[in-house]
Amino acid sequence: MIRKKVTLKDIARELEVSISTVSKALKNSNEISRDTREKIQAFARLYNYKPNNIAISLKNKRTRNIGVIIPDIVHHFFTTVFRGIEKYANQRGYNVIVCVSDESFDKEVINMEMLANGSIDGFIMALSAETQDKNDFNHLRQVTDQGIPLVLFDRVTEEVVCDKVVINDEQAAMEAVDFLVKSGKKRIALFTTESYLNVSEKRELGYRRALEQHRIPFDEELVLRLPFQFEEEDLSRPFFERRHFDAVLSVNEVFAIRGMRLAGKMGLRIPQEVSFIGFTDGILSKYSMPTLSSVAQHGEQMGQVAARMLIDKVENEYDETDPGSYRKEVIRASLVLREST
Amino acid sequence: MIRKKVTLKDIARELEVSISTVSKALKNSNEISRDTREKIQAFARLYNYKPNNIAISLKNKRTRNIGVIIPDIVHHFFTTVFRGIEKYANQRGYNVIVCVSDESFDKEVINMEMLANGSIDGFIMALSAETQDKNDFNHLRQVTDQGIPLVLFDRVTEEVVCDKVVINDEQAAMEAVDFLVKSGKKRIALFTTESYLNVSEKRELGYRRALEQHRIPFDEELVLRLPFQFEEEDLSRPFFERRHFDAVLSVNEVFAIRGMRLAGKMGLRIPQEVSFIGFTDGILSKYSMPTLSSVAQHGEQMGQVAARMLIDKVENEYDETDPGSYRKEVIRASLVLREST
DNA sequence: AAAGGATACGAAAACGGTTTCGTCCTAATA
DNA sequence: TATTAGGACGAAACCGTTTTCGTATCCTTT
Repeated sequence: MIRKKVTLKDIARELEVSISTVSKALKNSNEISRDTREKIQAFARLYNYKPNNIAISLKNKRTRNIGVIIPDIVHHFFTTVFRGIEKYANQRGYNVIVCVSDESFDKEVINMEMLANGSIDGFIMALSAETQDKNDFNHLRQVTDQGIPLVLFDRVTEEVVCDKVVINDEQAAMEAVDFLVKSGKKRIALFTTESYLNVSEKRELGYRRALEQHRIPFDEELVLRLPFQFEEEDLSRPFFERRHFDAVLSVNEVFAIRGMRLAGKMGLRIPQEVSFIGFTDGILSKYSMPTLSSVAQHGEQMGQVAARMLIDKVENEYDETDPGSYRKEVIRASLVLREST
Repeated sequence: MIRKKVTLKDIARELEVSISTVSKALKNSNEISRDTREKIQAFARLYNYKPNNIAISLKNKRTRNIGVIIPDIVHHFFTTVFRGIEKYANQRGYNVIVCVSDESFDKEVINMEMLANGSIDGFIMALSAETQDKNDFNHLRQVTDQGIPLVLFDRVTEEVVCDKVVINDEQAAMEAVDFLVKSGKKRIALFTTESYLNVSEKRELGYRRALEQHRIPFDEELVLRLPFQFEEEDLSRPFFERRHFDAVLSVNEVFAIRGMRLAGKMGLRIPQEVSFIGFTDGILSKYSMPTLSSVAQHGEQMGQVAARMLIDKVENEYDETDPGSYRKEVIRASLVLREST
């Protein structure tokens, strides 16, 4: 049983040299004679010496930790992004501390303040819904003003000067509609969220612009705005029974899946009578019946890019006051075709 | 623009008192006169002084960070557990550092070593598949031998003396089979993993024991052992075409879903001709077509319990050498019935 | 007036490292 | 022989706190 971690001091005492000598020897500094170095290194290996991260952090004022704040962790897209962040960060020798804001402004603020006091070298985050609603970003500015690098992804704001990573939602929605039109669909419905979300809006915009391009008049009747929780029967059935559409674009995965379920129950053939395209190419799309064509957001790539931007900022000098130091990277979404189209 | 964090030293210099005085004043020690205290506190508030976490960690030898190591993050069950951990830990003032082992032994070892050098106060983890395969747990013992508390969840081993949280897999599998038998099914198939997993084994055991209880002979022909990645057609079709079963118990969600897809394609009616029960009540079960009856593992509760056990160990003295200091908590799984049965 | 006790504060060690300067010794050079 | 240059090591400062132990001052007591 090894017990207590051994420190430089322990080694120094045991070998009757000074702490500085031990420190240098372990770094293979040639300031120390070959003999002494070898003796110290052997001893250190034997007792499994590992430097204390906290002490090093204090000295270097760098923790090699990055803080990630996301609205929800049980969420396919966010975890995918997180995987990208974690993989890349790990590769570069960083650890990741995650905090979940739970879509709450207050929790976001508290978490950031906690981590900002030395625990991390930089932040990667997606704004909580409440923060976007309140439009209050002082906590973000507090952090950047201290010189702590910040990268926003997906749910971003123009009100804060920092690096950003987004996907081209609008463009992707246009391409999806385009595809539907080209495969002969005439009346394309849109399933979107009832509550305001940055991303929903951009996708709807893309939907409208694509229609315009194809000179198809926009028809509010074809837009179904749903709450997050709903009874399939109550809400969609009337919509379905009018059956005045032959394709659906959904701003998320779940609405599309539920639409397909209902269509299936009503005996509509997919995709012959009605085809579906969803956003967020998650696990549901792959395993649904029929499988769902979907706009892939490449979350992992997004996470990787965010982590790269952050760590580059952490490790290199840059002029914080110059807006030119900051970039917005756009990840290109792509359409994954499956059985539903 | 506030720039650089202010430290005790800065305040001391500015107010022409000693660092110790500032420290005490901010803790409201009555060793310091009311006047001085108020002056210092006001100044600190004004300049938004926040103590440096790293320095405190170094001094206290406690970080208020806990390390979580899981095999995969894009995985409904693990993220659910993680949410439970994060919520509870946060409540008690702890942050969570996540590392993903990616089912690899080496990554698990590396991550643990990284974090064990002072970055965290304790570990919560689920073993990687490779670690279970190799049956090598020295890295875990290294950690516990250093007096760092460890809690294993879900994928655990009896080879390491520490706290554990598991679900009653065997019992749950028995109940599931029991339910199938009682609803008139005679030939119940088992879909399980090809590679060895602790949980798969326990579920299979429950399956066998339930059959035994009902005096149904175990038939190896009814057991389908699948790799994680497989072609539906290649592997399951022959199995399905023999069509000698009227119910399926699957040790996970995906195998069940894919089984249902195939059954659907082959024109089998679910649940009349064949019914399905999966493990891991995740998002797929809720949205599949038909929806899948499933054994709910209550991951969030599991995470919460694990975090509670860990933090209790971190904060209280206990006799590490006494096996009686460690508990195994069992979370009771429950059967969620849906359309597939 | 001397002793005792609060009161209010500071010095310094400690946590575990890194790093900058000495300093001492030996050997080579002028 | 006196000077210089390295080589090999140690002392000490530093990172930002906490905390113990003085100690100076003043006020009470006897």
